[in-house]
Amino acid sequence: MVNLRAEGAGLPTHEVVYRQVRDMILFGELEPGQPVTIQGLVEGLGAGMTPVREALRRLIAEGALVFQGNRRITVPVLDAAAVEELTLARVALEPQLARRAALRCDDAAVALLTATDTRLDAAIAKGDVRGYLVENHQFHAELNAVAGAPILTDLVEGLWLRFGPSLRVVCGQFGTRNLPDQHKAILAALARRDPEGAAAAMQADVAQGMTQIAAGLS
Amino acid sequence: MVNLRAEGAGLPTHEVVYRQVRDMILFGELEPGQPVTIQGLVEGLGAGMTPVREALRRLIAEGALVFQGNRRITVPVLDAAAVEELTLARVALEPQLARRAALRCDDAAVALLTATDTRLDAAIAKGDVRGYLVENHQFHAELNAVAGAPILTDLVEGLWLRFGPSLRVVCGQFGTRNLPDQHKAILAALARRDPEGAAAAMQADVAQGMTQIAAGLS
DNA sequence: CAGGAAATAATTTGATCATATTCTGCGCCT
DNA sequence: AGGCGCAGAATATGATCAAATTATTTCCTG
Repeated sequence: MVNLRAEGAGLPTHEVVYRQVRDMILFGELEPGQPVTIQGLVEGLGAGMTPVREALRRLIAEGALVFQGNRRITVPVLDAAAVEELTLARVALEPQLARRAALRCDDAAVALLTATDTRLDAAIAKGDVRGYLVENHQFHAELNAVAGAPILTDLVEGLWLRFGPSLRVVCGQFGTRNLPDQHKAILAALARRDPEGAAAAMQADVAQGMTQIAAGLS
Repeated sequence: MVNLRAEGAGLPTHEVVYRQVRDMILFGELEPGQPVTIQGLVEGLGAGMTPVREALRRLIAEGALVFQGNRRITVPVLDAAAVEELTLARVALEPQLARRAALRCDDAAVALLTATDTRLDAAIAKGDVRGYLVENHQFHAELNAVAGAPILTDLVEGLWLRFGPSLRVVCGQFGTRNLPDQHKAILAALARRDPEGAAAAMQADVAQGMTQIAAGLS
């Protein structure tokens, strides 16, 4: 197995494992309902038990994985009620972050976000689902960083972890056509430092994305 | 050292440790800025390293503790910006839960909440700070349970963990006088199944509480 | 000679691992 | 069909290793 330290210079193993599993949840091959075993990760990643255990405990706390009472851990399966809750929370929080980002952003930030959005468009054009997921997440992560609100950003990141696998399933079903992209409107609002415009555009983006997920759960 | 299993029949050790430390954060003697060591808890609770590690990793993920870059874990110290973020998040989420609770509640739920609020009043009258903290948290936890929205409840619980220690400091400074208590208004709205009234009362309760915390941070 | 700063030694703490133990689920036998 | 082992996975422990902080010592400077 590949050396874990290769990509995490100086980071503790449990942190590296956390990021690997997190990426598997957001962009990788972990599907809703799929069981996740500790030993499987120990063997698959070549790490010890303790770091894997800590990473999983953290992901469970964030809602990215669920602890099934008996000693079984799985990727969460969203039902309609869960999607509704997630929509409510995202609509409540993410426009606020967009608002703050508009207040605090500078030209460099707009340029960075524009570049990310360009890569996102390229991924869509190529039909590259994983690329879309990565760049879409990157776009929102960068925007949240501009907002400079660490607690709200943490909360929103947790929400993304919860619907990540389901979003991926939806993209697998529908391809990269018809994907939500209010990013142009968000970028325009940021460029003219318009907080309310950015908030409105973000709300539209969130609503569109969550509608897709709701439509996708059989 | 006392037997950990005494109060946690059948629960895994890491779960028991998690609850103990969580209660120490919400109601106990852990102050903002105070360092929390793994070995200290291992010796203090009589548990092994792995369960303690897992419990701490979980609390860090929830924001109840912060990882200080180097390998140090402390109770978070809130600044004005953090209080502002927490206020925003609470105002966005908790009234929603109150609204749902009003829609779903029955007479038994109202009776349960009324009983808790009565104990809360008794604690205030006695000047019992810890009792106030416990019953106040209990009141909101019961209300959230009635709302039947597990994801939103999780998010809000995490927020409470973040401001718990600071709230306790404020109570220590000002005593139990002048404490926020819109609970009567909330209960009245629940009793008449009035979602908007419950949401408004909850918003007032949250705003009042967070204002106290903001005033208390030196 | 005194004070302070830098370097070093010692102790404390965190991270990881190998291993033992316990519990769950499943197949088998009665 | 129901109870009984058996396999496998999760939980928990203690030991070991590495890093960091703290205390101490030493050397240089005023």
